[in-house]
Amino acid sequence: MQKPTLRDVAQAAGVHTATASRALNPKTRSMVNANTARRVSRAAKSLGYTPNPIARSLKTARSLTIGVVLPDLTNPLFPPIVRGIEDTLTPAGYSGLIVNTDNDPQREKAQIDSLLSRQVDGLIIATARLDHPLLTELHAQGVKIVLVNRRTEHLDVSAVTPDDAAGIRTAVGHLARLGHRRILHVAGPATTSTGITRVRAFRDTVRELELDEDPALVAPCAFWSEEDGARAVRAAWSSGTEFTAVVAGNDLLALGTYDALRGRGLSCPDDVSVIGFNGMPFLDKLGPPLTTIAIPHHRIGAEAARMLLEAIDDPHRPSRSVLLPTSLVVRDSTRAPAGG
Amino acid sequence: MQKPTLRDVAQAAGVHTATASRALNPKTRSMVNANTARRVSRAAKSLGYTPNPIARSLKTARSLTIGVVLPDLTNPLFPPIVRGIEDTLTPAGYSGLIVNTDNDPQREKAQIDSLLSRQVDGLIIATARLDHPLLTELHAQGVKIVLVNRRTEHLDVSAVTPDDAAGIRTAVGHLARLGHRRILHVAGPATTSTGITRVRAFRDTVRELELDEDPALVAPCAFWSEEDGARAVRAAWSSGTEFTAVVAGNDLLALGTYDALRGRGLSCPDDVSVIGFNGMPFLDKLGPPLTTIAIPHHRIGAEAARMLLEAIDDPHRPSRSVLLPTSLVVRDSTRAPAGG
DNA sequence: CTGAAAGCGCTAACAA
DNA sequence: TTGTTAGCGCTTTCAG
Repeated sequence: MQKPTLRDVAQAAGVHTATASRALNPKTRSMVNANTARRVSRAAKSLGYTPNPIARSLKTARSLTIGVVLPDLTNPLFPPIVRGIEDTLTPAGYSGLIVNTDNDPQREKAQIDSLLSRQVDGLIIATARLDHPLLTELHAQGVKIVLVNRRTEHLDVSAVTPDDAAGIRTAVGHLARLGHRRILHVAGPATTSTGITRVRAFRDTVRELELDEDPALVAPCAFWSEEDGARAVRAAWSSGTEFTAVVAGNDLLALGTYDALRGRGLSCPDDVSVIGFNGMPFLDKLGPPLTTIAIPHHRIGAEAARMLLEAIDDPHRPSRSVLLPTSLVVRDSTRAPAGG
Repeated sequence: MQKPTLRDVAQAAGVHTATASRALNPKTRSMVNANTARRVSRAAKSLGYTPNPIARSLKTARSLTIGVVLPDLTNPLFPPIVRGIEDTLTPAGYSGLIVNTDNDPQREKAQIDSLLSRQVDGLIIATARLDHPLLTELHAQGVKIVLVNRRTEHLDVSAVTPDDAAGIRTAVGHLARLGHRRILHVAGPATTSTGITRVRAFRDTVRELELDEDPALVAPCAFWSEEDGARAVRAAWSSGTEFTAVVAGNDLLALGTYDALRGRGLSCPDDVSVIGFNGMPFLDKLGPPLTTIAIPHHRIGAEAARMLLEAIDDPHRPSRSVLLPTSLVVRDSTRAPAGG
């Protein structure tokens, strides 16, 4: 007993396959006599017919599939974003194909090629770097792209990101209000929009609030990782930099900061306050629970998917950049400075 | 400029499409003159030809796609398992389609139907319950299935799980060695194999080690969630149950236990030791860092994918159940009891 | 070893 | 409103 095809349904309903096709497709149902349509639907139901999307795709040159390109699904930032994507794609009849690049440009190229060869209708990309030739190339080829969480330069593609600048302003403001004047920014990679937007906003806010401006109060990292965060903080100390608080470029860097503090026998928040960025899960269970700037993960994913679907529906729609609001979540890792 | 098709390649190489197809497919390349094959390959490369998997799928009735059914990708248990799956699927030319059921049977049915209508070649399922009619039905339909992390009863399907019993034995043994005699098991749902296997192993080990056997020392949960873990521990207290240590059914239940302790002003590990299960990320950053039984997430996913690919290749291969070893990771949440 | 021909299941002109 | 016809890009008999 084979899976029934459209032919079987047509036969059962006593019509031609073309008619059956039209009757079953909501967009063309209106072209068909209501009675016939009903007859076909009934036949389809009774046979347990489900259309074969592969055949449809071959004909329509649409796979109803979109590629989701992540650095690493294992980074807790991404699962909620992916859920936002899926939750938007599924009702629209689309599915997401997830790939991980591990931040390796070669792997990224291979994975995206494989996605493209699978005829994905568009790409949601979370691995964008500011200077990203591959993206330029894809865009030139007419591949539909929406960036999440990061942007790129010199390229007119849609992007959905948290409002990094506002978030950092809030973070620095929170610490300033507590009385901190020497705040270290553990900065993410300058190759990413997230990294540089946040460091710029940090500098701007420090100036605005007339806190201590000192170039040594920015500790750069090459990766968004705990290890690199810890390394950066230790490097700051060894060059004699003093500070009473840390604004980390993201939560992982904040965790690295925790490690560095522990390694030096320092306590958070007694000796140093720490604030993270992103609001990843379980931050409330840390020792101490981490104050952070939370981003709307799910909404970011959902919005990106929505924008991509729109772009697929209407190829001439201009690209758009969306900034989603962040929120300060105060926990126990921030407090007035000891001497304050 | 359209994407080149096999026809274009054949034309460029001066052969028939059939020959080009044979030359390009490793499995049939041997049927073709080595020279012609080379000529075709060269033509393909110079045109930048990539085969259209949709057309191939339509012909071969294989989508090179497998469905991955999770309760919720956002549960930190799953991302590393999914990576294990992807890392095995990708080199084999397969892709995974991930869906989330949120533990809702209706949603599960809808999602699996959608996967099946997309012609997936098999399913990796992480949502199995002991009694699971849908699974029985799918199995009867001949859908290729591998279970991860959980098993089901009365059904001859392959499964890859951690060695739950051994893990629990290790956990209880660790606490016993520290001197604990009244240990509470915060038990996962009895509808899941994981839940009942772990509770059984707990009871067996308590008996073997001649610790306090008391039915009240098992606190059942309806869900694998922090909230329910906290609730179960509070319930144990309110019924007057005393204990100096907790073996949680998984890390999330352990986190719930942390919450309950904090709510009662109790300290871990000073007042109560806690041990988790799974070894999810960032446990080392908790307050206090959580001792746990770590499972080989990545390997579980990889093994499941491998078994599914084997089953697809050879439909008559008998089903197989694999237990993967766990390991005790000692951190700061376990210590000798106060009075001990 | 290679070509001819058919067809996977569906949709989209075009006719009627 | 419905049927006819063709074909998406590929693989696979079957001849030659």
